[in-house]
Amino acid sequence: MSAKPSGDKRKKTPESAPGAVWFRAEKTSRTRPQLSHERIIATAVELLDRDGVQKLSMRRLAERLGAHATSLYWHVATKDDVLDLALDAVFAELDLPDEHSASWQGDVEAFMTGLRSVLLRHPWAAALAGSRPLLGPHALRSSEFAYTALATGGFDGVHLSSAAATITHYVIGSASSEAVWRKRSDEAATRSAVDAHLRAHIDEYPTLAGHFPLLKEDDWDAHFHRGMRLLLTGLTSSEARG
Amino acid sequence: MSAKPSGDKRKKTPESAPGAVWFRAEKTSRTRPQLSHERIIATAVELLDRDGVQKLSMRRLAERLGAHATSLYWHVATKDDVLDLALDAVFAELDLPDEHSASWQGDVEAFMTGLRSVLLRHPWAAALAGSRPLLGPHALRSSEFAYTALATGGFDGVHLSSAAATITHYVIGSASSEAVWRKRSDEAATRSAVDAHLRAHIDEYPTLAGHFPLLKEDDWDAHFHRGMRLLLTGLTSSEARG
DNA sequence: ACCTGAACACCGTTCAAGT
DNA sequence: ACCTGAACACCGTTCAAGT
Repeated sequence: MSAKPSGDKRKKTPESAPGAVWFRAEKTSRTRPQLSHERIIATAVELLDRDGVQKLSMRRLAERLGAHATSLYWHVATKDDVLDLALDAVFAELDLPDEHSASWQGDVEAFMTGLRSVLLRHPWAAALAGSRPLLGPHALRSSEFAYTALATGGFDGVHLSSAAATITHYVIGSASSEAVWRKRSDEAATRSAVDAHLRAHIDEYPTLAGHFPLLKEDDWDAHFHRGMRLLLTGLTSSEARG
Repeated sequence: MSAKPSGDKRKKTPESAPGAVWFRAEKTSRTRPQLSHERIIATAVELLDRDGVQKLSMRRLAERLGAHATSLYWHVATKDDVLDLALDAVFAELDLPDEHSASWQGDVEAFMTGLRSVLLRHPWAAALAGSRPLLGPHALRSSEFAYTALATGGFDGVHLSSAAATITHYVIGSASSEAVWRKRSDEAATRSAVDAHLRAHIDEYPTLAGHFPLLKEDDWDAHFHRGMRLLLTGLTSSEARG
């Protein structure tokens, strides 16, 4: 199959004919805008949102940009760079207040729910975030917010970084899990198949059978909030602090 | 480059010569054992441990097994199947007690530290575990253990599954993060580069600068344990339960 | 400075054919 | 029942060459 409908080789209107100046783009051939860092990243995010991380290739990305795959390598070093940049672009969408609120717990909660929602907006992002260091400028900026909130809560030194890592791991882990489940169209079918399997082997899974989580789609939010409350309880208990 | 030293086409000792029976393999050509589910998985884990997930291909896996890539498809449907099976093989290494101890918190701790250590034994495993449903028999068996411990602690219904998900996300997230940092040979150099960057932009990162975590390799264990204690504190607080 | 073209060394997977 | 061989439609990346 694979009908290639592009072609793009028609020369119907000769560009060197008299009078053609008026219909020609102004200075250089602006039919396709030039490649740039930002355009590459924006398009990568767009393709990742549409087709997922497995389907993203340098060739597809370049095609979408009206360029050749090899041209991308003037702007980025590797495909991994593209993924890192796309991921940081997701963190850039995280909208955190400039000022911190009166309650540090409220700020922690704002960080967690905010991060979760941008990660869910781009279902490929959480898994990526969980598997590479988050060192982009926007990721660091979001870390700064979490660190400040926790520092206000009395955390310091190694306890501060442990607490920050813990809440971040929770958000990324739960978003990744939610994204991977929701991605599959047959979530409900898979869940009831697993549930049936567990009940059929109830001697091996006496507790798990009957507790396998989440069959309805509205449950995800509450599921996340329960875990978050658990963490906030732990954070608020004074023993945990430095 | 790529010197192919195999060849394997020499017929130095003619297999049909008189007396050759004694030197020939017994019944069928047993130079390479037959392909099997277990052999495929064991070899996949071996290659993943050695070269990482990025380098694993059906062709390399097959070569290592003395077979052709296409032969694998009689035993598994896709490469993803191989990864799922390899991941569950890691969960199979998790050695949990048959009986539960007197303290449910102790059991939760055993689950968390045990899972962490098998995941770190196979540095590719945590990232994988964070990005796909854990439905293999050995993963389910480990979930059963965690569920039972938490049920003993008073969790039930949706609170039980939320608590289980929370501790699992934490273990997988922190193991994944630790694995990815340790994998790179230049961890220390990267860390101090980040640290320098943060200090150079201290107006943007006033709290984060100076708190960027973990420069020494022994710190990982303590880092993990602090987060775990935080979770246990949250779990022990009665408000969190059903 | 930015992009193309050709090339290299790979991929996952299907399917008819062999034993 | 199990494996091979040929083939399809792809990959990431390098590098000399063009403008």
